[in-house]
Amino acid sequence: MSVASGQALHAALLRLLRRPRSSRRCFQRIHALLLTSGLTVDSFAAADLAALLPACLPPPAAFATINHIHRIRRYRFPLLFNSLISGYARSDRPNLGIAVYKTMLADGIFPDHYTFPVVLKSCIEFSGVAEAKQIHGASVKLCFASDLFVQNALVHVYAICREYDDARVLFDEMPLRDVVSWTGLISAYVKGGLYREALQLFSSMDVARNAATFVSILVACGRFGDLNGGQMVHALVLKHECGLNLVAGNALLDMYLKCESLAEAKQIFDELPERDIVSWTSFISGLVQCKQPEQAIDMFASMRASGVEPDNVTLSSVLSACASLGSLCSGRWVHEYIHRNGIKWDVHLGTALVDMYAKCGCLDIALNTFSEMPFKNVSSWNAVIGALAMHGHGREALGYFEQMVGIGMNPNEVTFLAILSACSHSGLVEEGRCSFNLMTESYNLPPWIEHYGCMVDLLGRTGLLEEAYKLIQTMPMRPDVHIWGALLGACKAHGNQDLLQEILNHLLKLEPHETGVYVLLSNAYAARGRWADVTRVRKLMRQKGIKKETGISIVEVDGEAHKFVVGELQNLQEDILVASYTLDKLLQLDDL
DNA sequence: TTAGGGTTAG
Repeated sequence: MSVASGQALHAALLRLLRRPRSSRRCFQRIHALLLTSGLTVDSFAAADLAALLPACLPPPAAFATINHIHRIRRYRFPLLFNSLISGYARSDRPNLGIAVYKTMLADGIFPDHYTFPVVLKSCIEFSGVAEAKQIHGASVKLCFASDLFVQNALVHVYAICREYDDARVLFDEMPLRDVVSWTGLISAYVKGGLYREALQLFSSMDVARNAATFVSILVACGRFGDLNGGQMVHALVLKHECGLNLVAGNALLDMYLKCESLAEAKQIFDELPERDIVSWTSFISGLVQCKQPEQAIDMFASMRASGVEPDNVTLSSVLSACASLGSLCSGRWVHEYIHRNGIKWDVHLGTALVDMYAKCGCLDIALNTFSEMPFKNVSSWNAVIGALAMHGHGREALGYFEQMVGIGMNPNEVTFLAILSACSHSGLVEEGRCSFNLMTESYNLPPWIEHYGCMVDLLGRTGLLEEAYKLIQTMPMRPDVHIWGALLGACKAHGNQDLLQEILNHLLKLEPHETGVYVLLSNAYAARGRWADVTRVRKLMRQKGIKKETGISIVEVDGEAHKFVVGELQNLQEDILVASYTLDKLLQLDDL
């Protein structure tokens, strides 16, 4: 075979292997060609192919292929194994990367300085710190511990596994650090939620930052809602010579959205030189988080119109938009789209479906969807418990909680919000008290202000006003307008005038710019017929330029959504065909 | 060969 035809064949094989659904039979033919063509003589061409094997072959076949090439060519060096490990580290089965590493050692092939970074990447994705420590030991034994790439990978893996002290010692003792050393540690801090540490490291960098560094720190700013910090990093990015690549542009976009700065996000989005599925999905999910579900659906339609098809991540956010709108027909459309287009199922998508069906009134379908989920995480359990809570099935919600604990799934703070809300909606006072205590006593979860809010609501609804007031006085944080509002509502319902006056005094001491305070005050005065005070509060609001945001409820009936303005049902009922509009948007583009 | 972007529950 000539060199030219060999190269052409190599290119053709790579193209075939890169196809997402290369069949096994197809691969066998490729493999036969590969061996007979002599291409495996070129070890780098073979290494390229080895890295692609995990994506298209089951592990035994991939492994057999490498062994076959090794036997035929009598290789005794680790190049092909490194490639295979790297392929697995990037696949959804990174544990196989570690298996390849172990087999390689057992076969008497020594790892080199390329092996350690790739096998450590497999540890990050799969097995954790115990395996990483063993690999660290092996790297020292084989004299690769002073290699910069190996050190960078070790610092990163220890920090990702939350072994921050070990990571920091290794980092501090490095004789030479490059931008990857710094960014590797910063990104691990960000993933672990150590925002301050990440920021501190970012400011003390003594090498030039690059796009990856900016991306990691932008993620941190977004996650912590630090708009000022994000804007400062934005300015640094603009000053930096590397320019704005797609990943950095997307990170900026997402930062602005997470900080709920829609105008700046829109500007970034408009100015992006190109947009990929991440740009669109960031925008869609950002709009949902900013409580703009209708705009999110519009954006989804624009995305499809531009020729970008959604994946499982996009559709999770779209389902969340449908849930916020209460739009069952749109949610069903997404469900069918997933089936029709063979979208990859994952726990996010399943959880979003459970939530969507529950919020659109279909509790039975939500429960069925949940039971059919092959893998459930704590969020999935929270979604199903929340579903039962919002439908008033308190006892069943508690039953699911027991099941969850029974299988060894640890509840988190959100689980207890769902449980307390279930107890509140079903009047289960004693169960609520027990759950509230369980949080701290058994799970070491200090209650958030929202948990106190649920408890005040639960106690207040059943007339236990004094107990609710005492609980507020024991709170470790300052009670906000929602806490006082919950007690105020209970006082009005149970006619306790003395406590009501006391609450009004507390409300007046709260943050003067808090809109809710004025609304509560005004409503409370109105309920007591003190119209002069009502006028005084309203005037004060006008003077301060405070405008009450209108609460809205959407209820879908026979595919038509009706929007209600909260608290003013008789006067301001508006029928807006939100769901039909939404569905039309989706259907228009269905045949694209 | 090592570091970087979007997802669910509240």
